[in-house]
Amino acid sequence: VAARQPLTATGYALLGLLSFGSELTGYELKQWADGSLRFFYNAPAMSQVYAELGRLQAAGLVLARDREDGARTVRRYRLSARGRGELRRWLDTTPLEPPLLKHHLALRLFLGHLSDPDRLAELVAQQCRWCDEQLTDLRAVRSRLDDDPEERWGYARLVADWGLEYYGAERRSLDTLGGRLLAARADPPRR
Amino acid sequence: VAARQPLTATGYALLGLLSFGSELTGYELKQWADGSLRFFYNAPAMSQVYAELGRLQAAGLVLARDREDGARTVRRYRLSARGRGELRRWLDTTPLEPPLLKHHLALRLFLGHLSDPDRLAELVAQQCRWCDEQLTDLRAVRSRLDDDPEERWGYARLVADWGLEYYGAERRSLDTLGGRLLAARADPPRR
DNA sequence: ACAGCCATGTAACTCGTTACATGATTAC
DNA sequence: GTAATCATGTAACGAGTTACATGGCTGT
Repeated sequence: VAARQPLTATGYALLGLLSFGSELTGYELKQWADGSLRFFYNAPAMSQVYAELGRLQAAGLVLARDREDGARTVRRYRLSARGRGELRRWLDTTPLEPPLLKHHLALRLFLGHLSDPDRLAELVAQQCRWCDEQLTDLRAVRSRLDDDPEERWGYARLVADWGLEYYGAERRSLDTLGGRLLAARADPPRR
Repeated sequence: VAARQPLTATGYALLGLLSFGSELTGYELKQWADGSLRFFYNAPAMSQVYAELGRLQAAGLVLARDREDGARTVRRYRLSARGRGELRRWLDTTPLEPPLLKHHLALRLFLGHLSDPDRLAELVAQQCRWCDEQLTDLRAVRSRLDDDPEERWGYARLVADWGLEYYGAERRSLDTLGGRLLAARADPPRR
């Protein structure tokens, strides 16, 4: 894997996951990403995790260790001292980017004049179900964080609570939306 | 520009902007995107607008007309009948994707154990300013929509109101966050 | 005259994805 | 034995970006 310097935000995100202290395989790192990152920052595909790990290793930001496990060799990565330093430097000096949002439901509502109101209502209902799933998963994450009262999870708790607020607000907006769509159906629904 | 079939969501978004009836230049289309799309769906770069217009034209979904304007020729695009049909087909049949979010502030808070609490507070403050800007701009959009009571802006109003709720909720979350960060500073702030 | 906006693109590149390929281990 | 999960990658592609290049028009 070619070294890419400087790293992307996704690269730093993975490096950051390793900063919690565990020595992880690429596979496990992907699972961690799916259980935390995914709620606020698109989790990378499996193949990208391996690609980033290759880059991080080439840059000396992570250390790899191969362990024999029966007939196969499993490679685990841990954060290096340089990696920790580079991560701190990035957090301290890189300007904050605004959030990137692609809200497909909003796009479809924006083009609502081309759709059947029933279709729009169904899309809102779908989004509600998706949103409820996120909330369920996030509550599970949150309670697991409470079971383990270690200090290093302090900021993870903060972000989990933020996420609960975020998806809760999203959910309420959808209810408002559903109501207004229903009210609009009373008026002449021309297409 | 090579034809790409099927189009991406961004392509349909631009096609959708043309469905409001105006005949626009690439430049104007970009301005419309910056004034509407941008609040809920990342607005494409100028160069991509031209690329998409080329693809849309190649697929017969928009019609181009060149008009002489002094020494230069200005090309305007409008939605074709096929384009309108294709847009409807897409809206009716394509499954809704979940929203894509890359919330850089949340990522930095998640890695808060590697930062100085003052730095985190500053980042939250920055995000507050950005959020207030969005709200100001969106309120301006919303009041312009009210000045023009044409029916075709009905769904645009709906989405603008949704956006005001969305960014309003984001803003309130940031206040909560700021408060919790301050409270944490009372406790031992080790790094 | 000069800045700033209007207008149209091309080229190079990057990020990230899906699809493919392979094989070991574990649970039923 | 077979399905699911663990584990590690490669290859091809796609969507979108920044940087570059060009030039007319407009206001001061």
